[in-house]
Amino acid sequence: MGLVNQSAAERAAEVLRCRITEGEFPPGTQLSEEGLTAALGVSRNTLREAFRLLAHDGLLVHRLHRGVFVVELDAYALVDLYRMRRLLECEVVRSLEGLDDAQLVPLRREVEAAEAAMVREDWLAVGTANMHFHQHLVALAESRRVDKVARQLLAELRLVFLVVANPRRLHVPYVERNRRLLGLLEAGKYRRAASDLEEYLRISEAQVLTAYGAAAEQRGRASG
Amino acid sequence: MGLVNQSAAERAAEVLRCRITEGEFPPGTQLSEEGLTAALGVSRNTLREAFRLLAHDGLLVHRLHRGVFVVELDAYALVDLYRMRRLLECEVVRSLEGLDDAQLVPLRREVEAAEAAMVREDWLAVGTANMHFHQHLVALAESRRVDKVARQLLAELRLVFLVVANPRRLHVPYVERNRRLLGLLEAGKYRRAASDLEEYLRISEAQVLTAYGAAAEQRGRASG
DNA sequence: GCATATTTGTCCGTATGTATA
DNA sequence: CTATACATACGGACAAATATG
Repeated sequence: MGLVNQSAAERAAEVLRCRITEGEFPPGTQLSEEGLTAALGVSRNTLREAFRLLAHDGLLVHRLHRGVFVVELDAYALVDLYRMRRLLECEVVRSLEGLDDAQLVPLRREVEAAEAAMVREDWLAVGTANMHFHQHLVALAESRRVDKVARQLLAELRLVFLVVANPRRLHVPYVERNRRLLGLLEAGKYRRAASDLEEYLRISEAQVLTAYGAAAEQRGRASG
Repeated sequence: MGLVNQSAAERAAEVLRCRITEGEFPPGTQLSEEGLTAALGVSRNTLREAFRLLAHDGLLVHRLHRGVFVVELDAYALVDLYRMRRLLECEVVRSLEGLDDAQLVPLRREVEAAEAAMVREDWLAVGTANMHFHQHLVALAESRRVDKVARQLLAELRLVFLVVANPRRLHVPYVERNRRLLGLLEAGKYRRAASDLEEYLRISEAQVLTAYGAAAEQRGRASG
């Protein structure tokens, strides 16, 4: 069975992760064991291990004797997520020094990808490129731990983005801000970049909160 | 079996976590499935789920088809751990404002516990109180995510402390620094506290690195 | 409130693949 | 290279809890 350098549980988790982040299982969905064993071609025990992995990543929540569900962040969790984002990203940028220009290449690539996606009005791709921009941003700290935490934060945030309406308003304004941020990094103005980023993230938080609250009301009216 | 509000896997993971952090299974030890199923009274599947939980917490590492081992941090991982600690703790302290005095009570308690342990020359207890001090310190940010990351960092750090010789030198100097830090927080001098803490953590990192390197050489000579 | 059906939680037996002696 | 030990994975079974009528 195990022909690759990953266990069956890890491979199953990876498949599920993709399906979840692509919106196939929207937040709140229950993932049944029996249904997915057939779909993924693994046993129940293996699937349960995959569930554990994703639950620890924050994408799933375990409710004892109820099963696993795609996580549904409430307002508090969203505020907390952005608090961590600000702490992590701003501090990474602030403590940068003597950055090599080659290190900024991935950031430039994502800004250009976002701008291209904007032209063809692919708002979801704009959001994806923006999130990749931030992933590469924290990668400048060259810390595996920082990378890992940031990846988890952005993965959860992506779930939030899936359920809000009007992705255009949610993603487009930040393309310009990312380009400006990139300019400040190129100029070596790290402190200025950090304070800019902080303002950036506060604005984003406020916008996501209102958009998410509206979406939650929509869902509330629909289901009850 | 499940008489409490936790699954068997979570309970098994909790027992293992305690045993590992108490030094019963020193870093590098392999945890055999067959041996532990009997000891914990759970099946292999349940134990494997517990392994996944602890592996994701960073206490165990999974090597495919080899089994699980208590994590053994190398020098790079230690540097990375301290990088994350500085980022998290310093930024939490720096962004404090208008702290209520009641919020400092847990910090005061841990400083006093450390001083009491120092008097009775219980160096391990000194280290434990110091670590609790830092856990309460980041708790001032009132963020579940920050708390969780800090808890993982300190749990891994504890494993490092277990294998270094001379715990007195490793823990005693920081009791005084923690008290000074507490004084700065009481006085509302958060920026000063943050920069003090940064220096603090850099000194600690250097000391742990040398002590740990020496211990690694010891182990190297013993086993090879 | 009660009985039933469904789903999760847990355990066991077994087969297969991999690493190490 | 062979053999052994062990991790990995599967499928079936029963217990326990929840949800539904």
